[in-house]
Amino acid sequence: MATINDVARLANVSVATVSRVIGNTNRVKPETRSRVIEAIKTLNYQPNILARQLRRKETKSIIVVVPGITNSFFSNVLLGIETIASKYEYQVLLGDTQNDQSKGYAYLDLLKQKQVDGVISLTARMKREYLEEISNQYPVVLACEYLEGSNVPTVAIDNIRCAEKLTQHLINLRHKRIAFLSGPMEIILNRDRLKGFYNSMIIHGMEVDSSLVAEGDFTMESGYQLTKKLLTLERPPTAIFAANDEMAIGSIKAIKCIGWKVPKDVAVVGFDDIKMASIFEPSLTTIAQPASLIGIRAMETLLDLMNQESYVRRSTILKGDLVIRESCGATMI
Amino acid sequence: MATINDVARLANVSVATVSRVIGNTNRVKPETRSRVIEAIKTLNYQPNILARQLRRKETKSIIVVVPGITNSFFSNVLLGIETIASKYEYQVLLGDTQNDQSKGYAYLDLLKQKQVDGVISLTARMKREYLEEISNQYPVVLACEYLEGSNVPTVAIDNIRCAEKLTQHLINLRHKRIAFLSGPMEIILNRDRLKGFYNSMIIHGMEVDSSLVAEGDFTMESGYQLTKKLLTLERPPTAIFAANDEMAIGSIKAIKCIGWKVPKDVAVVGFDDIKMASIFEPSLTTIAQPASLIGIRAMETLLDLMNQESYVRRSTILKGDLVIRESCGATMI
DNA sequence: CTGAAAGCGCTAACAA
DNA sequence: TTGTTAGCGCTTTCAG
Repeated sequence: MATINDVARLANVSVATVSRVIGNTNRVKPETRSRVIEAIKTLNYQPNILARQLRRKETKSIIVVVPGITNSFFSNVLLGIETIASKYEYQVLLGDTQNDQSKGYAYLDLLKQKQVDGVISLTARMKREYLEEISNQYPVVLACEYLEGSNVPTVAIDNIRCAEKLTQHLINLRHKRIAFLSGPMEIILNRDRLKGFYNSMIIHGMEVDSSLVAEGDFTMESGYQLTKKLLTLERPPTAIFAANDEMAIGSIKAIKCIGWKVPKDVAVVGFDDIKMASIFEPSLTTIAQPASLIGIRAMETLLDLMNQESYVRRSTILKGDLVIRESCGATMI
Repeated sequence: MATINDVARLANVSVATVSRVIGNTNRVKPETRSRVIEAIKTLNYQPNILARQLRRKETKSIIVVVPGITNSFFSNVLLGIETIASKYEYQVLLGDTQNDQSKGYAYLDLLKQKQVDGVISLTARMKREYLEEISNQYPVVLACEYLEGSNVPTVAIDNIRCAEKLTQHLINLRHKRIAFLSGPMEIILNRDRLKGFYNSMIIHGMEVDSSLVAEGDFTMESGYQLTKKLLTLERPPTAIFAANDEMAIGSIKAIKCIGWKVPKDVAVVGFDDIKMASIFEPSLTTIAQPASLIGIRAMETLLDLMNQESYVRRSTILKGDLVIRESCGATMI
């Protein structure tokens, strides 16, 4: 493997000069420059990035921590991140935690080990103290999920307002008995969605039957099981608000399973607008997050953090859109 | 940021000793060791991995190039890769090309730049010469897709045989007019599936009506459009073999769209067994690739390549399984 | 415009 | 068991 020394020797210049033409930072006489380029070509030279990074003390790369790459929602966020990152010549690494907390810590450690300059985490499911400590020393931004009452820079939608909007929609459709299929209560996103649900109900003077609020784990399977139970109630719900699309689909499956129709017998709405939401039948009424924009804003925030000593911590709240499809029954009217 | 020097000074030892306790390679007197550990703790020291990698000339990390992370099939392959990688303490990076060739090259360049020790590519959609050249100099293994007639180590299923099996299944179900919804012809995987289709048809002395073979691009949309056209034929097909699940789902949507039923009026089968295949209604009969096993074998092969000077190039062919669900009509019988 | 030289933080001979 | 020291390959002053 050719090194910068080999190139220098062949081109009859010093390594400094070679370095200059590589980074075309300083002016080099056109003649020498072409001699160097020639040498680079004949030797098939590629600079060792590791050495450069060590010397420069920056890697020009960031890592995005994702709780599960399967989720198409995240890939759109990623798209937004990459758009901005590539514009500023940052490399984007991907770390999948597969919902395993400990893996998340390992990715954050890359910061300490100087393997990345910053991280964007699409999950906040880590020990609060740890996340905050790291965030005080290194550039970290949270996207989609956030840490309650902390000042870690965050980009997310307003889950409370979105849930209110969605609940409102169901209420407008004359539903009185609305169930809420919750995700894990320790996840703030989920608590926000539940809160929005309550807010809307209360505003309209509607009672929330606590037997209609069931906690699952964001999986299709849990949506299915929970719904099965709800349907055996003496007074089953006429509408179901699932805390995410996966659960909503599981829910619809359960409803179909006992021979009922969606949305005729029970309306169902989800949250996130994953790819399957539009493909599944009936298609899902849900809240679409501006995924790609979230990514863009997150990366911009991270760039700020990385480029200035004074950590200006700022967070961004974006709005989500109500997407009306078949599962809520609005289109039947 | 504390360096190894700071630790050494604080612990009153040489940097070599600190290095020894970090890598706990050489024996260090328990007493000194604990003194060093103490120092590491108080300084909150983390070794600079970049420096280590530069010195050792290895990064202990590999990159997996994926054509699109959204595809759940890939995340299972990834799971297999990570299982083995973590056992051997390799870090796994993820590079998403989003079906953009040029991005693939950029990831391969990480090898030359010494940023990764090896790559597993889940796509072979790159210039053949380039891929082969790289593979001659660095550890590269192809998984799922392969390069025709090349000796780049590969782990994949036998697409031809699987397609034969699937076609056979349709023939057993008494179908005579079977259409083939093809992906892009330049993709070898697709050509293999088509070949398997022809093989089975010919073996059973069945004619392949060339007007029933249509080329799309592996997307749901193309499956939809192509099927729409097929259904307007004077003698529409009674069964459709889609080259992948996405197209199969698009196809079913088109069939439902004109009011026909699947599988009653037209049977449809796909290929890959993506997550949606089991969730969609009707659920899809398809070929399930042993995704996680492919990942495991690929990583094992890569480890071999990385650990021995003599590149023993070996490829592995695994078998895919026919998964019979609703869309083919077999369960109705 | 170019070169000499220091050094990023670490590991691994080699010596003691 | 421990220390000394020479680099890994590059960038970046500082001189010239």
